[in-house]
Amino acid sequence: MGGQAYQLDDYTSDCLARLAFEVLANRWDSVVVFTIAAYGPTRPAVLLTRIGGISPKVLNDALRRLEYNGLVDRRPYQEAPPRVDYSLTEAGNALLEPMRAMGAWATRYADAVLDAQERFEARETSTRSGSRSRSARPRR
Amino acid sequence: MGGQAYQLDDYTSDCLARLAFEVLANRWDSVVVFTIAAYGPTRPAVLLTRIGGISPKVLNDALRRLEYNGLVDRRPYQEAPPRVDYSLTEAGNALLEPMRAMGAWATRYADAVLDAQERFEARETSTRSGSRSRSARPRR
DNA sequence: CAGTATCCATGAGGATACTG
DNA sequence: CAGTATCCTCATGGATACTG
Repeated sequence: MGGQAYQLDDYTSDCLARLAFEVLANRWDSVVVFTIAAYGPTRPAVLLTRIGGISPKVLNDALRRLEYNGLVDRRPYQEAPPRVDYSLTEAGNALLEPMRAMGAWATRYADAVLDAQERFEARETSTRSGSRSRSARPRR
Repeated sequence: MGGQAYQLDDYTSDCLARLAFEVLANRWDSVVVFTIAAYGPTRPAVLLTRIGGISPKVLNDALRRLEYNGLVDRRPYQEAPPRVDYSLTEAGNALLEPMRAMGAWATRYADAVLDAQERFEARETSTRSGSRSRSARPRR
């Protein structure tokens, strides 16, 4: 069933936001979008070096998802050796502002998040107030 | 390794945004945050009915992650029967605006996303321009 | 009621090797 | 160079049943 249908009315109307989070939910998606935004139409090999720490296969997976969701356009040149580049669609471009808003939040609250994580870990070892036993440790 | 450390400088500075996406990356996280935001401190049983389509275990997982990431506060009452409620932290509240921006994007571009997905599926069956063979079908 | 314990299916991330 | 093919690991989502 390649790509489950989005249930746009599953939740409160506000939660249409979930669609936005889904199209960027995966590990590298937002990074790829930001990188293409920063440099314009870009070839995979260039993305590979500019991003760093991502394998060709995983980058390709990400590009395929982004293309599937209509955030990037794939443009193949009929040449040899093979040449392709990826650019942002209108939808992809429009997503940049909200993404930057998320980035601003992260800049402001990154420490709070890290602190909360440490406090959570700390609480976890010691006895827990309320209830809850010892094995409720989310990985992220 | 409960919760891998966030590498805040892994990417370009903009990509601090990834932290924001990570704390909401999972299936129900954004829905839970919006629901708590809409109704104030809320008990799990109430979230269960208000959200709908989520199991107690999965809701609990989500709440645990959100707590871990410092987006919600857990407040246990020492009573019988057990009673707990969850509220948004300052960081959680601050995230609402960016989330609404994402929601606005989704409202505007949901159709574009769906169209792109259909076109992708269509292209997939027919022969593909450029290169790429037949088994590159991302699920989302 | 809040939360845990299992068990299962699936899909993403990752490493490697290989085509056209 | 772009992309696919394998193969592995592990986190999530989900269903069910069970405690305090």
